[in-house]
Amino acid sequence: MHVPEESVARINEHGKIPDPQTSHIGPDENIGKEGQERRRVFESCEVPFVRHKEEVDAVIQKVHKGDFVCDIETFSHEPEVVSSAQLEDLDRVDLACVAYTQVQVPEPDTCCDKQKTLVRERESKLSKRNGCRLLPRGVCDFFSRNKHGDSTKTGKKITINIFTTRKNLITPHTMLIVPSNSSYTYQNLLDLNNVERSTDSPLSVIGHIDINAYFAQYEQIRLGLTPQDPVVCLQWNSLIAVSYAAREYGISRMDSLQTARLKCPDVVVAHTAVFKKGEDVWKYVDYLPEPVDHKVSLEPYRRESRKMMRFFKGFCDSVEKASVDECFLDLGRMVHRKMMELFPSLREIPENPRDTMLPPIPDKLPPELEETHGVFIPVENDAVIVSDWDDIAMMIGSLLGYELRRKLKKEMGYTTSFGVGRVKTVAKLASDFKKPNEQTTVFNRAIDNFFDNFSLTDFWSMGGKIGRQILETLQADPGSREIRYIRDNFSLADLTRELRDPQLAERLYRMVRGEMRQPIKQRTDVKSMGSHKNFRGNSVSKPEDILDWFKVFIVDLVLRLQELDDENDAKRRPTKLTLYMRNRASVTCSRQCTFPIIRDLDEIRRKCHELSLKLLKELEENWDAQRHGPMFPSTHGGLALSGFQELSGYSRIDEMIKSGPRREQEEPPRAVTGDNYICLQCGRELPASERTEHEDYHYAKMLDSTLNKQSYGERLLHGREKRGSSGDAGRPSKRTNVVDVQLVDFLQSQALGLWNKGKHKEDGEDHAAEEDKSICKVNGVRDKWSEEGDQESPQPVGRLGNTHTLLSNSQWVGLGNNDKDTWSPGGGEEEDVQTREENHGVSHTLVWIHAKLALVQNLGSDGCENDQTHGHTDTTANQSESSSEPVNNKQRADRGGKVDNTKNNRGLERVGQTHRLENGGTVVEEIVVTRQLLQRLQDHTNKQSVENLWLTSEQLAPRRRAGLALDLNGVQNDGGLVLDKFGVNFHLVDLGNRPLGVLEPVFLDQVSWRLRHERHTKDHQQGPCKTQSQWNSPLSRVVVVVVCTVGRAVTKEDTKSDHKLVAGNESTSNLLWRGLRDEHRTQHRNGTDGQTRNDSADEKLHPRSNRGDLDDNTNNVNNHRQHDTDFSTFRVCKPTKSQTTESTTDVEDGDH
DNA sequence: AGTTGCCAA
DNA sequence: GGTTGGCAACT
Ligand SMILES: Nc1ccn([C@H]2C[C@H](O)[C@@H](COP(=O)(O)OP(=O)(O)OP(=O)(O)O)O2)c(=O)n1
Repeated sequence: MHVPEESVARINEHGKIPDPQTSHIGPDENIGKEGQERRRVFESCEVPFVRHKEEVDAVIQKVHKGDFVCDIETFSHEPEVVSSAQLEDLDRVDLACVAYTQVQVPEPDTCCDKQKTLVRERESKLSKRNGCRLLPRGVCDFFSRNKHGDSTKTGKKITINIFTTRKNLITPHTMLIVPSNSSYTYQNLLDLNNVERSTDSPLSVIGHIDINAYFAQYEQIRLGLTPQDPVVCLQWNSLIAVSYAAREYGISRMDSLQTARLKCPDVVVAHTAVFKKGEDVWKYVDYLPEPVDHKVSLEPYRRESRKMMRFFKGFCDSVEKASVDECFLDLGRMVHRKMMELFPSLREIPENPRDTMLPPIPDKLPPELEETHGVFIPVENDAVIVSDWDDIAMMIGSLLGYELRRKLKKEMGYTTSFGVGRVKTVAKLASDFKKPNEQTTVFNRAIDNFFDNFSLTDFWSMGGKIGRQILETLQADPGSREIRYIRDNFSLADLTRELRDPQLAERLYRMVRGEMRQPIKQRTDVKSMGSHKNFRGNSVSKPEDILDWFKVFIVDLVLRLQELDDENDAKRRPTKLTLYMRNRASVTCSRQCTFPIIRDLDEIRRKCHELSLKLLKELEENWDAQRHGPMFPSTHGGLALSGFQELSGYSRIDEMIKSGPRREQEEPPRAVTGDNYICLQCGRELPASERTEHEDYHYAKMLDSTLNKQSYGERLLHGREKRGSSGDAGRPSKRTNVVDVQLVDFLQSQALGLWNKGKHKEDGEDHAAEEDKSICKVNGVRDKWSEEGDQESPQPVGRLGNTHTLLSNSQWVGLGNNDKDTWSPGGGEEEDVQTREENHGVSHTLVWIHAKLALVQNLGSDGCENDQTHGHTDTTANQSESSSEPVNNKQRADRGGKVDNTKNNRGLERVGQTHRLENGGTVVEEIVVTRQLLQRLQDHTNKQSVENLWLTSEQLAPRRRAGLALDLNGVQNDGGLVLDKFGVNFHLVDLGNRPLGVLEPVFLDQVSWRLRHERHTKDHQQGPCKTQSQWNSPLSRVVVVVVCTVGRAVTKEDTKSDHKLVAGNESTSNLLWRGLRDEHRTQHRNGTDGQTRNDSADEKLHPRSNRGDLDDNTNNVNNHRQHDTDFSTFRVCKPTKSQTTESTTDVEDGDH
């Protein structure tokens, strides 16, 4: 590369803004050894470092013409030209935007640092005083950033920094109350309380919430890092999400990994989870996966997103999922309720509400409204004026937004941005206005003003061709407050005439006035589900090559269906499959087909397989190679499921037939003949009385087939054995008949032992007290808000009854063999079931559940090679038989693993497959036959005066993989709630068996978990534990233990009579789970010690260990379920900034 | 109903 | 850049 001496852009080794005094890069002969080395690095990283001034100018022009609204005339892009006076000017000049380039000047001694400092000062001043929209600054290897701040590759690359400031964003110090005659009627207010009409009311309040840097933040939480760690989410070689800490270094979306590392060597890089070709699970891997044999899985983010949606739905009655990290909330009802509460006089509704105007607002706002949160857009003269009820409504919306964000932060750890406005478009722009961890409220009278900060193309749906066309047609000058221009100069008729599209014209007309009212679509389930992949080079050069990818796609899709099944009572089934293909010429073709509703997911998998081949064949046959070029080599392939229909049981079968696919394609209908019914699954005709049980049989079979696959450990082990012969790598091997009794016993003993507080002296009342405080705090806030707070969001509820007794019996009974493929009423459990029936006189149905439990075991961080052992349980063996035969270390070793005793000097047996991570930790995963655990638990429960232990699968709210529903009729807590659900927690303990935290499959709060762990380690003079890797210190080895809690599901009684229990919406269920955990903690604290322990098993694993208590940990939440016990990350480098401990970040942080 | 293109995160 | 998802317009 030719390097002219002048015009050199500089980057130092750390990718930060260069120091011209010390780094100069010129032609090879001039730059010396160091320079040459630096150049080598730069070149290998594709970061250009030499630019001519002309090129810089060209860039400026492009930036100018592009998405950025820049007034480059104001000052030169030459940094040294910018004087402080000019910068001062910016304020006065009212620039819509400022762009400047961080381009090096010829003279090596030019001080761009000075300029940098000036700008930084200015920037921070502006951002403090104004609602400044800052784009990430830093070195960027592409031309420019688009409006989202993403790096956009448009041709040549250049080092460029851009920031924008926007005018009219002054946050006022005062809010003026200027009551005037109201423009709104009582009816307008009443409409707010009607979910059908609220969005059309002039008093409407819409919220939009956006998770900051979502994927990156997810990874940050998953990895136990803090918001200060520069975490990025990597997909192949490019970043798809960048945390705000990483943005500080100028890292942006679409940067390459190399660029990111240049900009910040300490960047924490988490690659997305991946499927390895041939395997049937996604996981996070500890290497950099390659596209050639991996497929990305974004399911962790979707799953978390669904969980958040449930959270939002628990908060607000009308929620629209807008994307994986965004949703709209119609706050109408909540606002209405709050208004009634704060302004009781409004409760008196006049006779004719449509014609009666509301009274003027009071002179003085109630105290609750006096404290505001975040930015309020001023109406004029930098003042926020509250003059009518719509402003009050908006203020309440803002308060609600703050409340929601605070709760979400507490429950799930996420920081968010929130926008409040009267319509969706305004709310969306508002939430994007200040980020991260901020919120913006736009009063109706401030909308016009607010829009001045945006371009037309900032509106949703206007970001593409259409937006540009409109601007062109209307001859609006981009960057010249074109929204105002359109609003002021075009009537609806004008727009209709100019745009020649009445629909578009009306949309635009309303949009620029903030009057585009759209309903909140209350759907939160997906309508389609796709699995796609781009193929590089010739990796898919003939039809056969894609077949392996089809397998991956289908596994992906079916797993996702399974997830949805687990999470929802309503089972949705796809009826359409679409195949997408793209060739070298970028021609995409698709082909779709319809298939019948199939209940069994394994059956769906087979069907998709068959159909995908059919579709491929058809696509090939119909491919017009003349027009589109050859179909192969292919550059892209994908499969998508759509046409979802609900499997909602018998009552709706007729509906299903009516609205479903064509009759001849359907599964045989489930006909009810007299007292019999015909099973849809197997076609058998059975007595109606056996229907539910029979359903469960199929349900269990389905679970078995989908859940009880090879474990991660198994795959690793098999992979090791067969290294080199990848023949059937993808197929789960037949389960081996090894029951890991020791593990089960161990888990059991832990479950029992750990509950027992008081055995452990070091952790104790202090933590418990703190825990209590935090709970109180939550309750306090909720109460402050409203009496129905409990229903609105998942919060701890009243105390539960005798749940602790569930854990106090070690006489667990093994289960018989349920893996029969034949059906008989009662199945293998006939005797048990009958016994229970006799005992309690309540009919019940057995649920067969197999589940995966993950065991994580960290065995040191000294970097020594960790040996691998492996074990798994057999789900088919007679449990009582095999459970008497512990699998010892030797046997484990004989099965292909070794036991590293040197690492076990604390007596911790190494169980399962270990897997060495870069940071020295190890991960073990085991399959445990949950059923075995559950059976014992249940058996015991039965003895504890629980009338009916069994819950039908219909009643099982199957949100979790590891779980069994318990129908605990008659067990009531103080609040009269029935407990009937069972779950599994993963408890982390150190080698001394002291509790470190809880990893529960669902509802885990990583933040509090981490904090607690920090506290723990601090107690032990280890200093704060900030990152996952620190879990791996020899002093805080971690074991996952299983304990049991009981939660809520709808019982038969609930469904029949109007039970006290609120019928199972998600939030309630969530809430009860929380409550239950609290209960455990309480009972635990009270020193319950009725447990019998399996001491021998315990001793094997933890000789001399202290039994810790879980006191500290029971309120923790974590939801990353599937393979999340694999904490591995592609960690490029430890963050050096991470000395700071995580502060208890609150949403307040960004508000001032 | 199937297919494509656009828009978005 | 890649991997998703919704939807409207067209066939
Ligand atoms: N082209 C894109 C844009 C986004 N995303 C994913 C990654 C993001 O984390 C998530 C949310 O997108 P946002 O546009 O909301 O961006 P972020 O959440 O990353 O950042 P911000 O804080 O600006 O919202 O969607 C993606 O995969 N590809």
